Amino acid sequence: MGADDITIAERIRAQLHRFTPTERRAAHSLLANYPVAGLETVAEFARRATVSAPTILRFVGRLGYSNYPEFQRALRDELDKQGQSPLAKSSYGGAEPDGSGPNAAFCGALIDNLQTTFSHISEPEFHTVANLLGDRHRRVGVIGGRMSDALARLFAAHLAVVRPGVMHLDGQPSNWRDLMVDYGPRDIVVVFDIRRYQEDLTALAEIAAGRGATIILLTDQWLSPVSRHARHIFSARIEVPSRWDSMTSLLGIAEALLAAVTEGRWEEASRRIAMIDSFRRLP
Amino acid sequence: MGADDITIAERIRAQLHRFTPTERRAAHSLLANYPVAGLETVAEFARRATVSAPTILRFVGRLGYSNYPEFQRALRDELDKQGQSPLAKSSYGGAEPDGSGPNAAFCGALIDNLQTTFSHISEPEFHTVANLLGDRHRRVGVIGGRMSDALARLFAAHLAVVRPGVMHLDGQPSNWRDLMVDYGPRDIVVVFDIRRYQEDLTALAEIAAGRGATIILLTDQWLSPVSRHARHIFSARIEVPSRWDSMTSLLGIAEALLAAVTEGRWEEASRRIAMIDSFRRLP
DNA sequence: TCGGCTCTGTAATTTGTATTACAGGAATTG
DNA sequence: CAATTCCTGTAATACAAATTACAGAGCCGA
Repeated sequence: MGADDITIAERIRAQLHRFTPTERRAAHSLLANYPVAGLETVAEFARRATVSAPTILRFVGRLGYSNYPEFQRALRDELDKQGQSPLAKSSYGGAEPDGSGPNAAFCGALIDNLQTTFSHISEPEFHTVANLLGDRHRRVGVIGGRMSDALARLFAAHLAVVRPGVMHLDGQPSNWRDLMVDYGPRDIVVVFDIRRYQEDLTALAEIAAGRGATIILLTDQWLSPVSRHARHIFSARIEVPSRWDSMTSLLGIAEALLAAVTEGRWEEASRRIAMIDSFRRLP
Repeated sequence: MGADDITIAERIRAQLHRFTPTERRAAHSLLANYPVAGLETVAEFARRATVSAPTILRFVGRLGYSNYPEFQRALRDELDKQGQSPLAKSSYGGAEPDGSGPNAAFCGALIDNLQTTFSHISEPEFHTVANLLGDRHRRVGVIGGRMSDALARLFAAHLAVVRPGVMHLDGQPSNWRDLMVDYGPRDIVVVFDIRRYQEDLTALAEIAAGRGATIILLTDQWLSPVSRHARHIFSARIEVPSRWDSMTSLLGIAEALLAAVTEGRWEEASRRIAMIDSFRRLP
């Protein structure tokens, strides 16, 4: 909750010269074993620094905290914000979390997938797509396959909060096709399609592309046949030690896109969100 | 590293099944915000886990500590031993993919989340849940919140392929409640609920729990209020550099569960899949 | 060298915390 | 279905911690 992003340690280091000699001992002791010393009791902290308890209190007072618990709370907040759970996160070089159960392998695969997936993203294309999706004058239709349609729903639900004109295409395939009447050169169709590709979707994409709509495809590394008609393609790694394919990296891309779009038009988005919130309070 | 290489977190995870229900809530709360929760006062810890102070004390007692300060000291010792000053490290603890664009940061956050999330999973509990979900005699209802419902759908869709009796609860809240008539002690309700928790879901969980159903909750690190009624809880890290929360790690858990369930009953599952495939060819 | 000032620790006080006893209630077992 | 056991929270208690008042020690300038 710090107003500034500067850590307590850095603040101490910066003001070190303004402390009295014993207070400086306290400061050094704290910096030497950083968060821990400050999380002990005053007495223990004092003993560790070989100063008296009141000196510790004067030290934290000078740092701007009105009492010791407040200081400790600040330290804990920082510890919490910080990359989280330093205990859980071991060295981690490539992609193996600690432990070695079956879940560790699964997690490692997910991480590898994410890393590979993101490293293949073209930044310029990414931003082009983010801008397209942020353009409120373009209608956006979102659709997915049998399993990936859940991601399509999620994507559409978020995007619809940020901007108008977003629609998740569901129901019967004949239904989608009918909706394509409304789509033209200014409009966008986002398609999620991974392995065990569906002919439905390819057919839809063909129709939409024929009408001049821009198709954005999120697929796996082998590329759905929809790619034939897509203007922009994002491919994700989906292989994990499972009978099923993983959609986490695909979701990762979707979330990254949503983050970029939302950030890009936050002015308006925040107003929309506030309004939606106000609706909630009505019932 | 340390004298004993086993961390407190691991010990908790290993013994999770030996705790009473409320103690387990305390354990989950601690694991979800690992060292920090335990460094707060008993009262704060209790409030965070929504249990009473004595429950916290009984929890640490069962872990083998004779009093709370001793437990805290152990946590601090661990924190101290652990590669020193996690706060001093750059803001990125471990996992930066190459490159340094905004997407690299996003990807790094996703990876951190996944890693932390998986490291908090209790293997025994994981397998208990996998077995529960694999039991074809238990009905399974799956539901999610406004945004997380997409994951619920995805989960239900996969699970329904592997075994019978799976249902995604959608439509009006009144609709779900009506369905609860059919649920009893042998049945399971899987709830996805992350920040901006919905009262609907808590109400549903209460009803289901009242009827004796086993509730499995997939939530974020702050634990949805549904946790009050849940028998099994999985908490995921969801913070990313975005206006939205990330659901990738939650999806990761869901996929891991699906992998385990499917593997556990592959004999039958494969037959079902083959049959479903044969249906497709009919048109 | 002396007086004033700041710094520092000791000891008393106060505050807040952990702890424990107990009773109601849920779940379980025969 | 009843009796018992095990949980769980409330409230009172005991304890330990933070805080404050005060006095001596060291330091600087005069």
